[in-house]
Amino acid sequence: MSTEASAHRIGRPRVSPQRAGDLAPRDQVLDAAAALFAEHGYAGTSTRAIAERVGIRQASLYYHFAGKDEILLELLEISVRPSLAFVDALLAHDDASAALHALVLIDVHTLLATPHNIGTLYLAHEVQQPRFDSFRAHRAELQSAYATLAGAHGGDAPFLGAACMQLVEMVITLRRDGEPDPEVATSIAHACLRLLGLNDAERERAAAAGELVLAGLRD
Amino acid sequence: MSTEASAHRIGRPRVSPQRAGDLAPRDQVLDAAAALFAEHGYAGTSTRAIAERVGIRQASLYYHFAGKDEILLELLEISVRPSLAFVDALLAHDDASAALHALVLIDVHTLLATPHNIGTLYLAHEVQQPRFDSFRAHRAELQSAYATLAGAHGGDAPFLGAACMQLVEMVITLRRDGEPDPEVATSIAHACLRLLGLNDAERERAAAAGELVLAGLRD
DNA sequence: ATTATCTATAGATCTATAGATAATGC
DNA sequence: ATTATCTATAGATCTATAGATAATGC
Repeated sequence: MSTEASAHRIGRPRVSPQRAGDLAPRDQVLDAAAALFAEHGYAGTSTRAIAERVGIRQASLYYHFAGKDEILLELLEISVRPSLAFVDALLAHDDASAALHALVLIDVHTLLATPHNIGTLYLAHEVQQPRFDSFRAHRAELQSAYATLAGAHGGDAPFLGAACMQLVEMVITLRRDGEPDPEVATSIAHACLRLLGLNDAERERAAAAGELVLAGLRD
Repeated sequence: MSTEASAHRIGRPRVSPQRAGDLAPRDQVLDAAAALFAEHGYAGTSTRAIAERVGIRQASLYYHFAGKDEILLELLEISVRPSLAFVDALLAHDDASAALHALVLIDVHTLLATPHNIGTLYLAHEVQQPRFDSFRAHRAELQSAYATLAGAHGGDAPFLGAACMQLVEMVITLRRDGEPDPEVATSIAHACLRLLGLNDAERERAAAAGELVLAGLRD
């Protein structure tokens, strides 16, 4: 989603000319769609509205995507990919609460970094359709990682995992309603550890260890 | 939403005849809309689909509601009303953690009791429109009650309140994905108290007191 | 007369396809 | 020749209104 278009463009020029330094056309579509989907929802956004925001004609979208649903699917995949990339390494880690702390930080940062708060789309009803099975499978993987890490010290693992994930997704709402405090990631991570029953000292230790895990993964 | 229609009906008969003992026509519309909105979202549900489910013609909806948005608005109001009815009494209570426990139980039960999991609509993008200001104002009232009760023992009240509310709304997802365990309400309430930093003994006490508060309010 | 439906339809969408066209690349 | 756009449009919606009609109530 960050490829730049080359300065000299081939193909018929647009009605409203592109500026230099813009994203590649396909990424312009994704970006426009993300903004509109996040604001009005999937069903509430027309292909015409997306095209207008990009500065092309409605029909031109279909050169880049087979249909409106392809656009949503790609946006959804983009938004889980970063967290999933770290999951296997975190599950292999032997300090579960540190790993959970790290996962929460990664996930919150991903959701905060996502263009136009794409995370809101997780909640879209359309995502329940079989069309988006692959995305839901990825989310289920993430959810299962949360459950494994959250349940490592006892307790109802699925419940605790779901609760942590739910707390992480609080940033979606926070971001929708305003600019979230930058330290919200650590607040949420601490809240999760508290939920698992860790006391002050244990939380401090897990948080410090989690930061280290994170630093180690970022090589 | 529970008024029954009288056995002898006036007005032109429907194409597909009503059965006796059905809800009043207006409530049939609300029920059908709730089911469809919850499954396909607001924008993803046509007035025709609602009418079909009720067993009337599309145009006949407009005898009962001025427009599609009126239907959503009414459903949203129905879904917050029960919790709000208790808020003032709970805020007046002097034991904040007991009151929070009670509020969580009420709220979870309301969300579980709601027909067709209307709670999913809170997340609909359309709700952000000014058209639904009154509903959002009611939600904000609830949110502020959570913040007051959650912050009573110190800590970042708005954050803790939002976190508790977020945990409560976990039941919306749980209910969408399956039949939630009936004891999920107490699990969530305990999770909230844990989040506030209460230890095992304090939580037990608050939970017991919360149940009493609840019983007192149900007169 | 009142009520709750019906039929019919206007007018505004909306998605996707077909085929033309204006650039660059070779 | 290839690429990325364009114009034009088919066909399927969708919401809401106008006005007719078939019941009951008085």
